[in-house]
Parts: sequence; C-alpha cells; structure tokens
Amino acid sequence: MRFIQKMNAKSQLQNAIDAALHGVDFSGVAPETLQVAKATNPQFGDYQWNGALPLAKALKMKPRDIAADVLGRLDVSDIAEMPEIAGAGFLNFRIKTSWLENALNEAQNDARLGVESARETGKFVVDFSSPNVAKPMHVGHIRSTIIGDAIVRLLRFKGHQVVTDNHIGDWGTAFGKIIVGWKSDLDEKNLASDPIGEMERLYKLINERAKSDASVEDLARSETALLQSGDEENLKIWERVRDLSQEQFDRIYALLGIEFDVALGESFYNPRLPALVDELLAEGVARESEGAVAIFSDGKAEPKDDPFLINRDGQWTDFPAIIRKRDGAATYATTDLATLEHRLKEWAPDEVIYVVDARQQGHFRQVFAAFKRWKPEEEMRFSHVSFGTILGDDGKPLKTRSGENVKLQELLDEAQSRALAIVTEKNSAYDDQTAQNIARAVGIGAVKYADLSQNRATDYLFSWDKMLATQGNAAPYLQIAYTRVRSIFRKAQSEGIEMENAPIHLIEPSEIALGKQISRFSEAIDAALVDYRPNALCDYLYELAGSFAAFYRDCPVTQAGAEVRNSRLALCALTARVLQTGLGLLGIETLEQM
RNA sequence: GUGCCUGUAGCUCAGCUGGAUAGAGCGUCUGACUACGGAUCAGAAGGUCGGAGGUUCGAAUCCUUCCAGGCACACCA
Repeated sequence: MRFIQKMNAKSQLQNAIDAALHGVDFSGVAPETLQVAKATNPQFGDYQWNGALPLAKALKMKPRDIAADVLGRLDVSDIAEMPEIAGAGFLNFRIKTSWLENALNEAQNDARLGVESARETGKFVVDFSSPNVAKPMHVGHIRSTIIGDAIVRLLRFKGHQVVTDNHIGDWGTAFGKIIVGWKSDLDEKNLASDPIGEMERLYKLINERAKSDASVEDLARSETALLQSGDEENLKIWERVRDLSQEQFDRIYALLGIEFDVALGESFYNPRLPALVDELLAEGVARESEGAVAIFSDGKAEPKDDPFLINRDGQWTDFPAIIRKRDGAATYATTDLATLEHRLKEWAPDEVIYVVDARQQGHFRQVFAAFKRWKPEEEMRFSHVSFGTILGDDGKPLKTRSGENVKLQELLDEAQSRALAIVTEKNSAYDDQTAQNIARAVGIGAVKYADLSQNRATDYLFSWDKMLATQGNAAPYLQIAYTRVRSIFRKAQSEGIEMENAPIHLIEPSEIALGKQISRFSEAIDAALVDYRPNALCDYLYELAGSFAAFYRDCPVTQAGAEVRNSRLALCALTARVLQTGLGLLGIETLEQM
C-alpha cells in the first residue's frame, strides 16, 4: 500500500496516476517524468501530469491517446474535477472545493497541520556552525549556522532523528601562539572585560612577532608540542581559552535560538589520530610520500571525477590528501576521518550532513572518498550542503570599512537596533521592554530570512534595507502578515464574538485560493528537503502571505454573518498557524503585535 | 592551466530531476485611505534567460563550445 498524505493533493493525485498506470510498461521512461507537478500556470488548473508525452515516445504512440487511456482508468473523483486533456497531451487537474474543505477541516484539528511524517524516517547527523576558539564569530559563520539550524528543524518536523554536532575549532598550531602570548603579554583586565578581544590580540601579537623572529615561531611550536603531550600549565591555559570562548558561543546561540546536542571539537579526536593514520597505512589506504603520509588515487574513477587527481599543465597528477605531515602532526583531513568514524560508531546515522562553505568542496570530496575506501562496507551517506559568500555593496566579500571580518555579535546588535528604530517609528506606544523584544524578533528574523530565502548555492548581496523591508520577500513582511491575522482575532474578541473551530466552507475565489495555498504546506516542506534548500519554504510562506492579503481585501471576517464569519475565522486561524509553524521551521519568531 | 560554482527585467533575486504566454520585490508610473493593522493593497511599463551551436514534439533548465565573474588547487583549518 502506498503512503498517502491526507492533506497533500499532489501525493493523492500521484497515487491515482500510479494506480492508473498499473500494468503499463514504462521501463524506458525516467520515473521522475511521470510525476504530478504543480500547474505552471493557474489557467491550467492546480496540478498537471505531463507523463503522457515521455510515455508516448517510449511506447511509440500518440501522447493524446496515452492521456486518454490513462484518463479512462483514472479515478480522482474525490480530489479533483474530471481532468481535461490539453495541448500536446497534458492532464490538468482542478482541485474540488469539497476535497479542500475536508483537508482544511482535518488540518485545523491536527497539531501537525496535516503534514505527515516522512514515509521512511532516518537518522541524521548534522554538522554546522563550527566556530573557532579564541576568535570572534563573524559573518563567515552565519550561513552555516542559520541554514544548518533550519535543515535540522525541517528534518525533525518530518519525524527524522537528528543529532546536531558543533565541530568547534579548538585545536591546532594557532594554540601555540596564544599560549606564548598568554604567558608573556596577558592583560588580565582586558581578559575580564573582553575575553575574545584579548585572546585575539595575543594571537595577532605573537603571529606578528613570529614573522620577523624565527625563535618566536619555534617557541610557539614547542608550546604546541607541550600542550599535546599533556603539559599541565598549557592544558590549563587551553581549557581557560576554551571556556571563555564557549561563553561567547552560548551567548550568540541563545540570541539566535539555536541549540546543539553535542559540541565535540577537534580536540576530542586528537588522541585517536596517530593510531588512525597507522591503521590507514597498514590497510594500504594511505602510503608514505616525501616523508608525509597521504591517500592517493586508486585509479578507479575517471580522472576528472577523482578527488585525488588534479590537472596541471595538461597532465593529470597526484593530488593526495595528507593525513600526517612530515613533522608528524595530523591534518584536518585526519580529524575529519576520525570524526566520521566516531559518528558512525556512536550514532550509526543514515546520513551525515556538513553545512559548510562551498570553498571546501574539494576537501570534502576527498574525505568522503577516503572514508569509503577505508570502510567500503558502510552505507552511511554524506552530504556537503554548500553555500556561497555574503557580499558587501561593492560585490566583494562583506568586510568592515577597515577590511576586518564583520563580527557576528555586532551584526546582530545592529540588526536589532535598526529594527528598534523601525518599530518605534511606526508605533511609539510600546514600553521599552516590549519594543526591545519586538526588535529582537524582527532583527534576528530579518538576518535569518535574508540568508534562508536565497538559493544557498549563490553568493548574495547583504542589504539592511532589503532584509528589514515590510514589503516583498523579507521576514518583517511575513511577521506583519501574521500580526494582521492575529489582529482579526483581537477585533473579534473585542466585539464579543466567540471563537471556535468552526467548519470551513469556502465561497469567494480568493478564499478558495488561500485554502489551496494552505493545503500545499506539506509540499513546500518536502521541496525544502529535496536538496536541503530552505528557500523553497520561504517562497511558499511569501506566497501564503500574498494569498492572505487578497483574502483580507476581498472577504470581510468580523462583519460577515455568523456562519461565514466562523468559517473565515477558522481559515484565519489556520493561516496564522501555518505562518507560525513555517517560520518556526526556519528558526524565526512570530509576534502577536509589532 | 584544471576543476567547481555563477551569469535571468534598471537593481536584488526566484524558477534549473525539460513542458503549454519566463515570475517576484525594489525602483519608475497610475490608482485605493468613513482603515477587521495604509508597517497595506491593486494595476501598468520593463526580458533576444551571457553568446553560438546541438539533442528533443518541446530548452532558462540537458550536451558541446566560447565569453565574463567568483572560488579551489598537497604537508593552514
């Protein structure tokens, strides 16, 4: 028995099509071309099936004949009007209002708004955010953090098991320099008032000295070695640095409303690395080369698809993944392999998702391929959910005027203060605390939505005006749409109208259109998860707000007669819940008033 | 040089598992304020989908090639 989603017209129609195709030989046709799709144009109805065309090619028949044949065996009478055969052989479906009313009435009595869990739920580990210790979080971290969090929320909503792991950069050669600085130049007062700033100052200071003085470089290296061998004093400094950094992360994550299940930093895997390299050597996955240990091509893939080959001057040459440097230290490829090993052992996930910058694509291709060579029997899948860069007005990666990375805390503070200015300008009646709270939800929501509403593959231009706009595809517009719905209920209440879950009965065209859009919530969530593209859900919510605006214009609610009024109140309540739930899946808050 | 990503309206972006007339927002122009939130809504103008070939009944979408921009290219993460 196929999985049927009650409120999902698309999946129900698909089901009917599949049944009608039973017995038809479509082996020569790609299955995805036989899918029901949303109509490309409202004049063609709500959904369309174009499968007759590819099928006709494979079976050497006329498309319209196939469409007619399918139509003859098709029973969609519960869902849609009898479809028409249009154009070359398209089947166009118009959803019946009776089906829609049923679906909406079920949705309003369902905590999940009619969105069913995934057919097969799985276990996922999602790796995102990954800030570095002793450094301020900056713009470079927002996309990973925000997109990663949204993906996690979406997966969980669909019933999947998810472990979130923040792979913090808390190890590496930079620590030697911080320790050198900590011992010689620590300013306790500074550390107390601005710990991150002080730690960053120490690193920069020593880094600068090391450039001109080789002995400083050597000192840093020996401090690193001491730390790694468990020197008590250095370990204490390192722990202090880590704790102070974690306080910063916690503050920012609290502001963003993001939580992690675990935060196993790079240091967690450190003890495992030497043996891991030996194991890969012993198993023949890696070999020695020029004093280092590295993984080379196994020659099984096409050169251009082989992550361990690179073309240089017309020649395909080795591009190995170094897992032990000449000086004996491991690299981040080694750590990433150890991380995958640990995740497999600890959680046995179906898929590990890395939400990381597109620039690291080459690295991840190597790590994933190396892991497969190491443990070929494992079926764990890997996804690198990559994303582009945030650009400034000049079209170059966003920086401050002095060329520094924009600090995340400062960016979020500015978002809130800009939001506060807008809130107080539009409505000065709020007390301080209320205004601050609205500004927080609006400012943070704007930053998140700006990131999520864009196709993650592309770079995007950072614009305060665009993200804080009360019109267009921006968070404040959607938050306002929510408050406008809620204000209907305030109005109703003030007029003593009783609210109840009345049966929804759709009359006006814009009322039906709103209902249809609500019924597509489930489709939007699925679309957002296909390639991990939250912008699909953003587009849906924006269209929902638009549908509501049309309804709001055409259909009086509180002034209507009791029966129509109650139905419309129920439709409004459902709209609000979908907006709130949908924005919630993006990690964005809604407000009763703003 | 090789690989990956990107090129769609004046600007910012959707659409890219091929489907019937390419969509939004901003900006421009024109309307709707005795208002269930005008922090809003409606309408108009605006495109040889970077160029050229090809596959197909059908291409913004797939293939080839060229042009432009970004990124990455062993012992930093």
